[in-house]
Amino acid sequence: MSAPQASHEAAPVVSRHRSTRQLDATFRVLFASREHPTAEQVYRAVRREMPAVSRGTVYRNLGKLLSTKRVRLVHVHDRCARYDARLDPHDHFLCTRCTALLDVESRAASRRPVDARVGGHRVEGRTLTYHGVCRRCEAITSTREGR
Amino acid sequence: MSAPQASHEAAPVVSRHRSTRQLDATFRVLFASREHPTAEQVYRAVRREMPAVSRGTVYRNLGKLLSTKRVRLVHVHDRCARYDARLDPHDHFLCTRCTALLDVESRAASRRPVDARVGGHRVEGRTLTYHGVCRRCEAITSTREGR
DNA sequence: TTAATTGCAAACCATTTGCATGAAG
DNA sequence: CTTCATGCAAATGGTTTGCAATTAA
Repeated sequence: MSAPQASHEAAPVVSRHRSTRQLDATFRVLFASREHPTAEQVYRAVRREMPAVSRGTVYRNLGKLLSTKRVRLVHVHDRCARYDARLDPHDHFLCTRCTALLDVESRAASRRPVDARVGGHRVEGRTLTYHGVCRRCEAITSTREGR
Repeated sequence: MSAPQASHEAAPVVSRHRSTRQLDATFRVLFASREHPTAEQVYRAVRREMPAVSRGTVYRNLGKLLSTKRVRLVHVHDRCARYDARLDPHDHFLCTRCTALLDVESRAASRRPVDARVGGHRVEGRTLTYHGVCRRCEAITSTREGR
């Protein structure tokens, strides 16, 4: 518990992460994507430029990116986690037709100071996910007329 | 697609669910709980009054309760699904300290007609989960002074 | 009677982990 | 050099599923 402010090098409290090709590639893939890919999708993308990479490595690196807050998780009513490199406050829209997960801006009404309280509890953040039919699916429906 | 309004019995489009002791018990457990139990917790509770029940049956019955809209899912940044028999519109608060998942009322500002649009997409519903420190954990912290 | 439901166990699938080798600092 | 990261493969853990025996309707 006592931080060693020792004489020589002073071992870092948290272990330093090394920069590796695999970690960089994993972040780059996520940063380039706007589709909130699953771990498997990230793995496939990384593998395209680095065929020998393993799933375990991608999972471990996703964990590192999460713990260093370089990416975040988005959970939907799905089995697997999705990752998001966009860190500014925004909400999500899940299309129940095509299952796409889209970014939407937070509306002023739903944005609120982080120190607000709800039900007497101190709020540090919130997750807001809408669901319904995205405009693309809706356009397809109205074009086809019946359904 | 065409509903058979046939002569004799007319096979039902959706299969009729039978009422069984296991299904009833599963719903009763959920309806009595305010703690958003996981499937495993529901299974344990059902097993207390029905020791021979199997996990598979509880999972299947949870699926039936979901598909008939008698209960709903609550997803948190967790590995396993939680179930909720409270169907009126409300939001959730996840305590990052004790991991309790608590009901909170929807605030007027965040409640909105279901036909609203966000980012051009038709909204049919939304999920809002706050996270932070619940008042109980906060009370404990301030009591202990330095934590 | 007869189709849905159950208990059991094996299968599934996303994710995690142990370990020997390899690379970063 | 020393420590952390990787690839591989096996292990985990929540959930699903196939099947023969039951049970509700």
